[in-house]
Amino acid sequence: MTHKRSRQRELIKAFLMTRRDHPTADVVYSRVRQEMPNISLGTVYRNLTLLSELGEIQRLRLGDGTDHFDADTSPHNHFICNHCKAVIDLEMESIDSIDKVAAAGFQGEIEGHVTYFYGSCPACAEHSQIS
Amino acid sequence: MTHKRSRQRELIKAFLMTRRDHPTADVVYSRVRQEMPNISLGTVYRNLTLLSELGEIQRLRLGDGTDHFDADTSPHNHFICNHCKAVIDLEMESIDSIDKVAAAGFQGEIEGHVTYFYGSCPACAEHSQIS
DNA sequence: TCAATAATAGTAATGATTACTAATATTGAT
DNA sequence: ATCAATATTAGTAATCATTACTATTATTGA
Repeated sequence: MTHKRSRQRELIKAFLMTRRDHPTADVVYSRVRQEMPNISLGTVYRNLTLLSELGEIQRLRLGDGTDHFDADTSPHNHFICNHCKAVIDLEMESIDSIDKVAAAGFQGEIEGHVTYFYGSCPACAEHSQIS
Repeated sequence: MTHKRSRQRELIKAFLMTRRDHPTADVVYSRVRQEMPNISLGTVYRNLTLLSELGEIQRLRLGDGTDHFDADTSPHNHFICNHCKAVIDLEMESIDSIDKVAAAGFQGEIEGHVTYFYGSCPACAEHSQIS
């Protein structure tokens, strides 16, 4: 099942690469529609799924009911602001060693983990401060 | 907004306390219905939400599209089998120190994290083995 | 026993996502 | 360039988990 190119898929990928804020499918749709007014929402979903299966983008299941997408496929961790719900990349040293901690005493096999950090983002932390 | 008792809520809580497998709302519903045949699905959802807000149970958002529930509110980590999708409690030493790793160099405030481990559960790892 | 009101059953509505289908676009070969 | 094969699309309908709505019922403290 080889795949053909499509203007739609390339536009979606290109748009996602300009963003650092991990948009949802709906945000991708409304923004990409400015360039291609009758692209359909189904096309956006299908291509986001395909691109993430191909490993060209990353799907983030934050547990907030809507998936987010990230064109940065390099391994990195994410932070979600409890207040404004912003999703932010974290630059931090690897915590992959927690897999070994989990594996100790576990009969099955640990193959990986998903971690999200929560708290107040820089902007929200600033605003809540007594200055 | 004080709350009154209800047979339904107590039944839901009691059922959940007998389980170690982190059932979904639907599973709770179908099982609890054996004891109380005309309980409604909405009642199950409402009470699972209320109980987790009260801190009596824990809601697990595994990112698989359906929330799971756990009557064990003590801090512990979870493992999801990539094959059979079973959700299993992990007995492991604390990894809460990863919050400090994330906080280093981050301008906002890290208040906590959510982590899920993935891989092959004991049963599935066994079956896939060349014996 | 009673009045106040929280909780329920049953059903409708919502929101994210997927499935379906006839029409269109892309591709490699003629 | 043309063509046939087929992947992809637009548009819409369907699905699935969850929440909202409302008239009725259950719980509670007086």
